[in-house]
Amino acid sequence: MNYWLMKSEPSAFSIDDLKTMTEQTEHWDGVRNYQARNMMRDQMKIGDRAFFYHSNCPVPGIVGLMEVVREGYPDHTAFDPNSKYFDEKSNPDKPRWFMVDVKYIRHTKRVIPLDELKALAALENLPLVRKGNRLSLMPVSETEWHYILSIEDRPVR
DNA sequence: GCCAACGTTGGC
DNA sequence: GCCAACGTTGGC
Repeated sequence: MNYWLMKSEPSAFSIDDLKTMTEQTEHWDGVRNYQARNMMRDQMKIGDRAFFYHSNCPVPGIVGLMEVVREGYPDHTAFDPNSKYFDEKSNPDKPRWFMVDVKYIRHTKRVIPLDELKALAALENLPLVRKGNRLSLMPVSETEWHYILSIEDRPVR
């Protein structure tokens, strides 16, 4: 099983939004970065787990857990001229962008804020806390995954 | 293939 | 709202 971290701006789509979707499942559309695209197209597998991360908000951080329930398939929002994610260079015959479907598992017991994650030596290799990294989707090692879950109950500072 | 200009991300 | 960092575009 692989582990991931997926960012979303809560003003656009939040963990609470995911929880209220039909079957608590939604497609993760709008990713327009090739590195992230490749991960969704090639590497994310059914059953993989992912952290839901809120970005660009008062307290950026990890807010919940999700499960991958559908593997990479074309992001149809790229085909829709009325979508803000429209990309004229993508079409159904030769899709440029891909997405996966994710299902809500649960909220974390508290928001695990970015500034706390940054302070933890055990997470120094997590792309999220590395200077200049802007990936909206990134792999999390099994060790990092379990470590983060272990600090859910109490801040480690 | 280089690289300047531009657009985007996202913390602060 | 600012701006550092990075990715993409396109002229050459």
